[in-house]
Amino acid sequence: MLSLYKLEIFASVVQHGSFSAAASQLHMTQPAVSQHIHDLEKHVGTKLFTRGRRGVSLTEAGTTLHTYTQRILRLVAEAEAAVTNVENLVSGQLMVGSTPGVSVYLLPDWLQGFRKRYPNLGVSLSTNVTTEIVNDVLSHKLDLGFVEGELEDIHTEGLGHLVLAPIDMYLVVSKSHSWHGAKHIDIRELDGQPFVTRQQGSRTRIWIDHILRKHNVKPSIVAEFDNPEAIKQSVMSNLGVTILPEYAVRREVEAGLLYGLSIDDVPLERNLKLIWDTSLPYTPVARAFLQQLCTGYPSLESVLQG
Amino acid sequence: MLSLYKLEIFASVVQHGSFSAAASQLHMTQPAVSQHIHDLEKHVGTKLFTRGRRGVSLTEAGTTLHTYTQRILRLVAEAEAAVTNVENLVSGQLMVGSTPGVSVYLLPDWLQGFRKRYPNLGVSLSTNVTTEIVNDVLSHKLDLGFVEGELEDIHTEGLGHLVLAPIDMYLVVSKSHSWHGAKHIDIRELDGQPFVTRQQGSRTRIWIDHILRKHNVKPSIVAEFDNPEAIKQSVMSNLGVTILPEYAVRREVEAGLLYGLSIDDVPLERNLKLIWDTSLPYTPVARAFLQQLCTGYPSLESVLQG
DNA sequence: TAAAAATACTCCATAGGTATTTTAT
DNA sequence: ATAAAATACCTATGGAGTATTTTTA
Repeated sequence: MLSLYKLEIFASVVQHGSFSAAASQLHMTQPAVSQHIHDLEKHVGTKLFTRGRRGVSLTEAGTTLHTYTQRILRLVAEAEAAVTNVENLVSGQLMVGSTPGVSVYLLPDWLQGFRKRYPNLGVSLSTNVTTEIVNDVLSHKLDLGFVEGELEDIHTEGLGHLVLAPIDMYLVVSKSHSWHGAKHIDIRELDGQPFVTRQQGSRTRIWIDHILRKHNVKPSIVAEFDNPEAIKQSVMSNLGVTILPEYAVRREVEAGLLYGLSIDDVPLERNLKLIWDTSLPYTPVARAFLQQLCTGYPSLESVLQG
Repeated sequence: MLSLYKLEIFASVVQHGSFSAAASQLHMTQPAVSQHIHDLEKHVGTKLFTRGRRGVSLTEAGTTLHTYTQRILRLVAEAEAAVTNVENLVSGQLMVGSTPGVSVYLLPDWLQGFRKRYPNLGVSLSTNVTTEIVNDVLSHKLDLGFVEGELEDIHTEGLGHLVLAPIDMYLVVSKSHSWHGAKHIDIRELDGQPFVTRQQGSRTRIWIDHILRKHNVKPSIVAEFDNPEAIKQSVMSNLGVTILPEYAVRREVEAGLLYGLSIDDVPLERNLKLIWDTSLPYTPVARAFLQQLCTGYPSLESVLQG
């Protein structure tokens, strides 16, 4: 008989255009995928793929089956969403991903709250740059993603996104820095300043570079890190200044270890965004997680209808 | 993961209102069904049935899942129908059922033609009275049914039917009977005649009884059989007369062993009908079979669209 | 209390892995 | 020539069976 499992494998092969690529996404071996596709082809008496030098491509019958497969899998996901009672689940996993700042300063709390309410369910958090989070959401490695990055220039086909809250960014300096005590500075003062920032590839880095270039300001990059915690440490050690979100430095600012100021006429604001794959409804577990987040981010209510 | 197999078992339990009944329909044991339903309930974290003294009944969640299940299974069947190439199938089974006359005189030829064209596919034919054929079609034990019986007073919910051809019925007597040579007789002459016919429960018997009662004619029933072949033998041995379809006695009439005549002002006509379950599309194999029948019964073309 | 579902266990078929060969450009 | 898919074979998990107990009206 036809099975949903085989259809999911089929869909993955179509998505990746290759048995091996699908296999690795599905955490199985290429022969296993071959076997399943072979079973499907035998079942319908037709080749679904034409095998080529670099992967495979759909035949006509394969294309037909693929559109049906998407409808079927979507309907199944909808049925599960309609009927699942997350409170009673004895197993299940919430898989979320987020960018480094969000992973460290926001998600741990959220996930703890979720685990407290649903102690039988596991949670998994993976930290990565925005583009990778987007990829992982679209390939179903993640149920949900939380990013600070701008999405405008990224592959947005099939990607849903919702602004949860604005993120206030500050220019951050150590307590011994000469700017300590100032409410704001002119952006030109950044020119030549020792600056600590994120690595290339990070959306935060791209965002900062964009602002600096726009104002013709060139700080001297003295260090690049892949996470804001390391940046904070460097700034506290007087390696240089940086720009970080308020929530990342709140504790240190309150303790007087760091100092935040704004830049004249340069709004430093980004957005915390939820992202998901629109081709499938939220999994019941993901929906339960979002339901809990609703109290803190009421804008979520709009996407939790239907 | 949710599986189509489990959903089919779920659907069967709903249909029969009992685990054991579903088990026997599915040719498996009750514990196996219990296991699958239990898996489903664990998967969605909700009870799907309330267990009672006489079988089970759906909970609210169960009802929701059931409507989804029907849509899902229908979509899957549609996908298979759209994509399956019956010529290349290396396995598969056509399951048809029909009433005794059709089983003996029509289906063997049809099935032989089908097997010739699709040698890899198996065929199975089960003979039964019209009401049982209808039941078996509706519970998916049969892909298709072929009956001579009238369906008007039978459970017709979800049952599709199509008249393939009229069936001409004759009054049949042996070559030594006094009516031999007559073109037709008055129906009143049947009164008191030794008559051989089908058993109670057969639609043919009901049909004949209805005609006789309408004309206030009471032949003397000297034998009842469950198949027309036995009736023929009895008539040839001068046990009595009978009414049989033309195709059942064609050979014997040509050989001069039997003689057929009509009854004044009493049309003896029934209909050969195809019946199927409208809740699912034809299986690819059933569709291929009907496609072959099309040459002999052009009315089939109308149901083979879409 | 009797019919139906749940449980306990045993066994086998199928899905997946590793190692290797074949195919296609 | 080489990346990718197919094949061969082995192992282990899960589904199905039998026998039995528990539940429910």
